[in-house]
Amino acid sequence: MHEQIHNREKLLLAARALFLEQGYEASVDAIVGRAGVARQTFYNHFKNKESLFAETAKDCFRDIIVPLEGEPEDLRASLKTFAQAYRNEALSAEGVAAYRTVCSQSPRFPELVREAYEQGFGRMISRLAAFLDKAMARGYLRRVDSTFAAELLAAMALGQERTKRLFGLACEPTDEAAKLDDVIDGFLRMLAIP
Amino acid sequence: MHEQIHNREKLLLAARALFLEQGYEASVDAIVGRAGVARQTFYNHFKNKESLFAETAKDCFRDIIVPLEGEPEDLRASLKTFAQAYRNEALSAEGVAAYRTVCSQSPRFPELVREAYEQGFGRMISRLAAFLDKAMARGYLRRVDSTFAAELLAAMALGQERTKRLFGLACEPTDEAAKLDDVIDGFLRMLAIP
DNA sequence: ACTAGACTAGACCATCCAGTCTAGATAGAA
DNA sequence: TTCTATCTAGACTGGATGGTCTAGTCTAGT
Repeated sequence: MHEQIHNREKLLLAARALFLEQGYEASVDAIVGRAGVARQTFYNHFKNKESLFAETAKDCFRDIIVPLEGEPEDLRASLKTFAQAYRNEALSAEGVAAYRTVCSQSPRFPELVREAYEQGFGRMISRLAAFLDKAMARGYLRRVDSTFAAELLAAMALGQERTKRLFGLACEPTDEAAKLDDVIDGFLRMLAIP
Repeated sequence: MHEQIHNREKLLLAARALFLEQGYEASVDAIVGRAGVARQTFYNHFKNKESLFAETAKDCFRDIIVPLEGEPEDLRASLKTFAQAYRNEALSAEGVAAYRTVCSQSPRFPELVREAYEQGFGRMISRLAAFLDKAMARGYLRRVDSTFAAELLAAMALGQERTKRLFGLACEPTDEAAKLDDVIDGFLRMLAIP
């Protein structure tokens, strides 16, 4: 009775870990083994491997929660907080693995992957764009397409670091603070009122 | 005598197409089928599937040839040419597929993937950084870490478009020219002499 | 005590796959 | 012609995998 949902949780947790580690190739045996659960129990809770993966993937991307609470009074500070949080999320071992696993399955599960992107990253971009829109409305920034600006800031915040991690490059954590300052600075200068 | 290298070429070509389409999961049977060659012929030319993949992957990343020939007199034009060429390369169907396939195999072939990155993308960044260094030396740009600046420009040139393509998002080709101008403009403003 | 539902362990099946092996065809070099 | 090297077609092995099935256990509610 209570056991079922507990096992379901255990399966989702194990699947998440293994999918992130090994990709979709992680075998059902490995997953149930890690969950400490019988094979049949797995097929008791999920239709098949695909549906488990779908649920796991949605989980992974659901919660890119990035703070942008304040009003755009101190634009620089707000953007820096945002960029830092986004970096922490996207460059974490989990974030990188999720990116790799999900994007590698996009040919197999097109709709699922697209949805995951929009629910996770897309929503974050929307919030950031809305924030930038407010800032533009108040005359803090030059008027440009706010979604374009938001996507550009996100790209600048990561630079090539996600790619390097995706490809297994050793990323020495150089004085990140200074670089982030540079990036925010550049972004603001880019969108400064002429 | 001549046949052998011809078959080798055919195998490499077929492998490249299938690996880009289906990832490393593409079966040897499918590859030899597409190459129109017997199974044994494959094992005649390559030790195993891994070594074929290694060669294919190296091929895919060898030639990110991006023009940066000129002297940094007209900085804006040079950078724009660069950015445009890089976009064409990295956002092409092939470029995106190669990125997906190779990065998805980075846990399995760490050294191979790292090498591919460095030989391809890394070299491009080095050249761009050298170019920026020259520009800084002549007083066209503020002095900053040139590699950092090069990586940032590359990131800005793509924005989120590679990610969107990796995740199967429909990318409407908005007025790309204007955006590229904006990006180069922003980059230059970022590094303008104070 | 009995029933029902979820559990476990493990056999089982069909499929696929990488890699080996055999047997015979083809073609150039001697 | 004969030898050698490469080719083809296809059988075969050993192993992994997704999914099903069986038989029996455990527990909660009646």
